[in-house]
Amino acid sequence: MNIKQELPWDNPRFRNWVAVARACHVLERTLAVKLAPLDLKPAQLDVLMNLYRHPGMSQHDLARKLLVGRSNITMLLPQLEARGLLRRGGDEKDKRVLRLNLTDAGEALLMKALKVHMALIEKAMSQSTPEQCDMIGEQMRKIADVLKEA
Amino acid sequence: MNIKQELPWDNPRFRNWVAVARACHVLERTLAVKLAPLDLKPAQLDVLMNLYRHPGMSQHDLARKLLVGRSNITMLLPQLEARGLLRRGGDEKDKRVLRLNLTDAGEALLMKALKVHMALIEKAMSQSTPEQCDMIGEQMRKIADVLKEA
DNA sequence: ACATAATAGTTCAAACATGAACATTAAGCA
DNA sequence: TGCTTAATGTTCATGTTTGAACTATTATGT
Repeated sequence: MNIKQELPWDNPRFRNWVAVARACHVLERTLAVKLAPLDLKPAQLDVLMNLYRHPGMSQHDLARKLLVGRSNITMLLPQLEARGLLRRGGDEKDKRVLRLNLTDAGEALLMKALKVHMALIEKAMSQSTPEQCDMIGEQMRKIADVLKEA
Repeated sequence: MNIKQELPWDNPRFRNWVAVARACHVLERTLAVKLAPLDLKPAQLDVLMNLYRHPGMSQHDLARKLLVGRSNITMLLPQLEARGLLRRGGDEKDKRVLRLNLTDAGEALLMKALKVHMALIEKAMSQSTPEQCDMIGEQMRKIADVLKEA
């Protein structure tokens, strides 16, 4: 029996997922380059985006949204706070948590960064019809759900 | 005029791409956990996979395949070489390049790791029909191509 | 042939992410 | 109440990734 017949590269699911991973990687790297003029890293943009959508969230919530450890957030925020892009305020009910909010400057920078991000994604996804695009998003959400239960 | 109407979150392409990025992130993290018993990181698995498919490739070629800097490869390989998973041999025609090849032990470990990787991808992609799966792969390859020209 | 360019790989310092151990505060329960 | 457990955020040591400068080798052009 020939072991090569069972190699992953012969499996469409494998090859197609590799393509997904590559596309993600390329887009992430490209985004990093395009964000450089704003002195912003992709990870920092993720923070700003989440704070915009969920004002007052805690660092713990933010870490879970970003799929990173809490200590990562602790290391990430002081830079952004020092630049005046966000505020960390204590919660009165629970003295453990810090409530996070964008400042006006943070929101302004976010809007500029979103233009860059959006342009990149438009360029990438313009390859697909709206139906294909929605289908891709739907499948990917299923994948994330299925794996989080693992 | 209401600026919120132009927010990326209202744009299907944006929301769907975010789902792609999240799925990638989750799968990568899960893979790292599942590979831990083999004492292998996802980045190391990528190296082994590429050496298996392209025996004798140079470090430069490998770096380009992995979308990573050359110095990263330099830092990555000695660990794998010390574990006897691969060999680095000088090229006779060009004394600058090092030809990379898997050892038998490297190939054996790769096969074990591929089982883990494959199982994870099967689980993720089993959400989609074969047609959907192929379509996703096709779109993603287009995206990678389009962005590499940028 | 010779000078100049480009290429392959390495080194190094800085940035970044990670997980375990820790302090503080809150919640559950006897 | 008082004791135990859990949750939030920080610190720190470790390992990883990156890009710029460097060495050695090859290619190119005159």
